Amino acid sequence: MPLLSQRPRGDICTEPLSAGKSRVRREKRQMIIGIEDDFSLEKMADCGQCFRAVCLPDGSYRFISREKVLNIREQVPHQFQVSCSEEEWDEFWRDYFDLSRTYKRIREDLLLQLSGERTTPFGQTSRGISEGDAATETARRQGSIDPGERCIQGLDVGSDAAIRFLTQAEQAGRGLRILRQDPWEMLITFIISQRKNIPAIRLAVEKLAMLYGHPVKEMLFTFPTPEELGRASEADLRTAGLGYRAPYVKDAADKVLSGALDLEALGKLDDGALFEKLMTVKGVGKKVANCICLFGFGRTSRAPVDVWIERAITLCGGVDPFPAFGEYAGIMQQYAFYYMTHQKM
DNA sequence: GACCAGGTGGCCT
DNA sequence: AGGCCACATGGT
Repeated sequence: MPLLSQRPRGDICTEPLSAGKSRVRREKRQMIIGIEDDFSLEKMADCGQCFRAVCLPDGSYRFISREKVLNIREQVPHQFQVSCSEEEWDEFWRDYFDLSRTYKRIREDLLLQLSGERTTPFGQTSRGISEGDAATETARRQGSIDPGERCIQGLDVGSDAAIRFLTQAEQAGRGLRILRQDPWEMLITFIISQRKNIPAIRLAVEKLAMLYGHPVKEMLFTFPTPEELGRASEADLRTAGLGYRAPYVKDAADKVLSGALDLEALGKLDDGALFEKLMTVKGVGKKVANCICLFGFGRTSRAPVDVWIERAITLCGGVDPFPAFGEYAGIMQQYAFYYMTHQKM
């Protein structure tokens, strides 16, 4: 039996009503938080962006980040019982769940883009042009884009097949949010993720926490800090089951501990510079760097392409549709990833 | 017991 | 610049 006896599950309804901030109903320990926006605990815990969230036997979900643990359960639609103080919710978990963004509105924008009714293009407000825009541009110049495609505001969403697929993906993924996770944990976790399926990633991360993290509760350990992980030799990491990734993880820890990779400072870089800096770590290629940008630094313009998204692109007619969503490419990608991995397409 | 998994580095043209 | 291939280990 693997270390993880609990897997995300459940059937929680999360139909969004109106956009807005969450409200606090009660004080102290067992608070109730009202959240009107997209917020599916089941999907967020089981969408492949965080690997330590679990559904407990009582139907509540447990999230761990840095030194903090949260138990959260949806009592009635949009009403969530949480195990933390109001202060901790406001100072930590609200940001973790990216509640300053309104996903309901973002989805409306995505659908407008899909239907061709959007009046202003994505991706012009912040952090410049994304990597994939250039690729789409290149494809256009080379004439490799299907002539039957739709072209919206100069940004190619793709063929009718792409529009159909993405519309279904948006429906399937509704309720997801891009979690604001710890950059260091994302760096190590996504280095480990290569050539592993999601259950195997969960197991590997949980093993690292148990071996090198410290306890927050009984039988529950933090993800190891750079200092803690730095105490492990490459051989130790191999023994921990990391296989050929052990030297990659070692290199990442070395770079962070030496200051060669200052994760705090990285947060101030623009998307492109951040991406390039992450790529300097051994074992961090294009896909992993984009995952760290998206899940560790909240860079929603980054849309990682893995084997699942590769298949999605094939279904869309062979042209990567995600860069056309500009600032929200990563959110559309996450819907597509969820759709692909839960439909077994 | 195959075959695959949220890929990447190194080596080859 | 682009096409192969090995790579450790666990899931299905």
